[in-house]
This record gives sequence, structure tokens and C-alpha cells, in this order.
Amino acid sequence: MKDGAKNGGKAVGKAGGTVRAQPPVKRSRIQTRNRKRILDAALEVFSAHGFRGATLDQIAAEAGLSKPNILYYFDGKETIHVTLLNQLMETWLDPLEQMNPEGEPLEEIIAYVRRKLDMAQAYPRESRLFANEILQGAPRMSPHLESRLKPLVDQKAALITEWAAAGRIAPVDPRHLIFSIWATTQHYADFEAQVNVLMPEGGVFPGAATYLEGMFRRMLKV
Amino acid sequence: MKDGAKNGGKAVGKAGGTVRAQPPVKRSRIQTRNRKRILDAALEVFSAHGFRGATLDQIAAEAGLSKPNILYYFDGKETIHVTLLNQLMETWLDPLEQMNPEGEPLEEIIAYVRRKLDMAQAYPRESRLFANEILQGAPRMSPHLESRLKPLVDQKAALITEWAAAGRIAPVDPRHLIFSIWATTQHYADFEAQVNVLMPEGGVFPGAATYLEGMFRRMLKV
DNA sequence: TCGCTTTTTTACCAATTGGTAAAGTGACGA
DNA sequence: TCGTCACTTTACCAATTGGTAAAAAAGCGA
Repeated sequence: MKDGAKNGGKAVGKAGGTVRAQPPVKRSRIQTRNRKRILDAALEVFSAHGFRGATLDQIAAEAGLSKPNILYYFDGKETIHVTLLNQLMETWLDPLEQMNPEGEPLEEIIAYVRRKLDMAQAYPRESRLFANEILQGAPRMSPHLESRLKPLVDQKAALITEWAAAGRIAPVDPRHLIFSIWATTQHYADFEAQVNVLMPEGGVFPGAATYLEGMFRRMLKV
Repeated sequence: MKDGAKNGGKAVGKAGGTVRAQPPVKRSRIQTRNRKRILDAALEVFSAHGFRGATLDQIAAEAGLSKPNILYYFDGKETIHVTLLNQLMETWLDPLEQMNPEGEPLEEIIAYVRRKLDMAQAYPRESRLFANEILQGAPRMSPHLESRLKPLVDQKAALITEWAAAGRIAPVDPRHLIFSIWATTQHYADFEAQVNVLMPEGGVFPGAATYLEGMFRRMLKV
């Protein structure tokens, strides 16, 4: 057969620059299982070596499948990478989306920091996958940054500006605030190798949580 | 000739795990110039693609030399990378070393933040080179982290602890404080592709400086 | 069980990659 | 002017890499 289980998840719209979900592709049990295996193996390998540094052979070995078998499920190396990135974008945006305009401003922001730090702890590979992609200029992700991330950040930045204008938190540049939350939380996943050298005693996350909560509380207290 | 201008700058001591400087190697004008060209080209390419993602052909093209000519000056791809890392480690540590135990604590730490941010602006490629290396588990740098970075961080952490104990700054975990300074300042270099999408208006650094100075002042004010 | 489809394996490629051998070029002192 | 040494180029190579063709093996509904 020519075109097997191909045609993954999403596609970038030609006109508007938006990203649409593809109509559901019915998949057999075997397809579901093997695609999941491949994506998990690819996450492991891509997050550790970056796109160009990863090889299909490594992914195949990690997934316990042969290389041609992997190419039966995905069109190519790039497709696997893009599929991963698309899937993860949603998970990654979720904590920010949860920030509630109706909530108590300071607590909402602190809870966001908390969620981001929890994600860095629970999903370090995902964090590193993104970090690799952005570090190398986001060549396969800039449409997503524009179409999904930017609108969300604009919206939440406006919210934070409102909160500050209403005197409910200290006045801050909302975008720099968001950057500093991302940077400090993801640091524990992305720079894990360094953190482990400098704080050898196991479990840096409890200390990080305390520190970051304190820092952002002081930062935002009116 | 068999072994030309090889044998670069440093070597890792077999026994103690320490890193020693090699006795000075006298170099001709041409060697000095071409080694510099190669290292600059390599910085460009390695910082953009990581170690495995970079190729000698790219480095050669960027340097304006042929690939075999590059291998005349350096033993191999890995040697170039390690030489870069060694050189940069010193530059990278310098801002922290400058933190003066005799100075006014809060101002010393703020000045350190300032210097780190200036470096992220002036040397984004260096920042990304390190980020790539650490992200991928620091395979070629852990001896340096242990022998050079860790002692310095331990020393400065002790200093910050003293300052806090003396009531001259707010009590904080010094290591998490240092991590948050690294994370927030380097973010503007390492995640430049993302920052540029979210803050399109040119020149994020002035805003970043104001924001970060405010944040760390509030964090550390007694 | 049969016959068809889906999945997997085997056997390959062409291109790229890090690296080498050796011939050639150039500078420079005796 | 010659010989020597530093540097550069040309012509390679073996290994790796992403990817393909096609045969073989499972699944699976009737």
C-alpha cells in the first residue's frame, strides 16, 4: 500500500495563518498504540538532542520498532516533530488559560506560577522540547506562536494591566512579568543538568515553590 | 605534516577532576587569525543548532575556509566545541565573580542582575551555546560545572546567606535567588525567537532592565 | 478456511557527515 | 637560489542518515 496510516493531527491554514484541527481520522487499535509509542520515543529523543541532533534510528530503537515501520506511521522525521509540537502546544498553554479574570488577582497569578512549576516538574521533556525549538529560532513553530500563543498572551496581559490599573496588584509590565514566570519555572526543567550540580540534595522543587511564591508575592503586593 | 597547529587551550586533569590551563602555545599571525575565525564561525553555528545539529561544512562556510583547513587547526568537531565552552566559561563567570563582599548587599545583587542582562544583550550567541549544552545534559561541560561553577556559586551563596543573616537583605535561599537571576536574564537571549513574537516593538532590553531591577529590589528589600 | 487489508520486515539507496592522505602553494632564512 | 617549514587544496573514504520498494507476515471479516 502507498499511503498507510499517515496524515497526522493538524494542519496550518493557508489563508488566515490560523491553525485548524483536522477532521478525525479513524485509527485501528494497532495504529493508536504504535503512534503513541513513536511519539513518546520521539519526545524522549528530540528533547534530549534537538531536531537535527535526533535520528530516526534512535527513535525507532526507543520505540521498539524498525525504522521503516516508523515511516509507515509518519511521513517523515519532520512530521513526527511537528505533530509533537502541535500536541504539546495545547498542554503548554493550558495553565495560562486557566488564569481566571474573576478571581483574586494576586492569588490567580501565584496559582499560575504554581501550575507552571508543577508542569516543569511533571513534564521536563516537554519543556526541553520547546526550549530546544525556541532556542534554535522556532523554525517549525513560529506559526503556532503567532496564532495560538500571541493572542492568549495579549489577552492575559490586558487582564493583568487592568488588575494593576485597579490597584489590585502592583503596577508591572505584564509581558515581562509573564516572561519572568516562564523563565524561572522552566529553568528547573531546562537547566536540570546544571541545577543538579549546584543543588545535589534531592528534590529542588519544594524549595523552588517556596522561593518563587515568595518572590512573586513581594513583586505584586500593592 | 602530521600534527599542525593542534592542541588548543585547556585540558581536563585525569586525577582530580580539576581543569588546568595548558602552557602557552606560541602561534603565528595566521594561526591566531584563523583560529579566531573558526571559533567565531563555530559559535554562530553551534549556538544556532546545538552540537549534533551543527556540521563542519557549515562552520567552514561561515569561516570562509575549507573543511580540511579547519581540521588543520583543530583536532575535530568536538575539540572546537570544547574550546569554545572553555573560553566562554570564564566570560560567563565573570559577572558573578565581580559581586563584592564589601559592597552594599542590595546594590551588589542588583548590579549583578544588570551585568547578566547586559551580557544576554551583548552576547546572545554565547548564552545560547551554553543553553544548548546544558539542555542536552551538559555532556561536554559537567567537569567545568563541578570544578569552576560550583565552587563560585557555593562561595557567593555563603556570602548572600551572611548578608541575609545580618539583616541587610531579606532572607532568601541564595541558590534559588541565583537561579532566578540566571533564568530571567538569559531568557531574553535564549528565547529571543519567542520574545520577538510577543513584544514586536524593538528594544525589549530597557523594559526588561526596569522590570527586573524592580522585581529583585522588592524581593530583597528588608 | 479463504481472501483481502493492514502491518512489518528485508534489502536497498543517495546524500550527507566527520575525517584523512597527499600533493601543491607560499613565505622566508641561509 | 634553494630548501625547509607552514599553510592550503584536491581528491578521497567509510559511516551514518533519512527515506523507499517490495516481499513477507499478521489480522480479520465472511
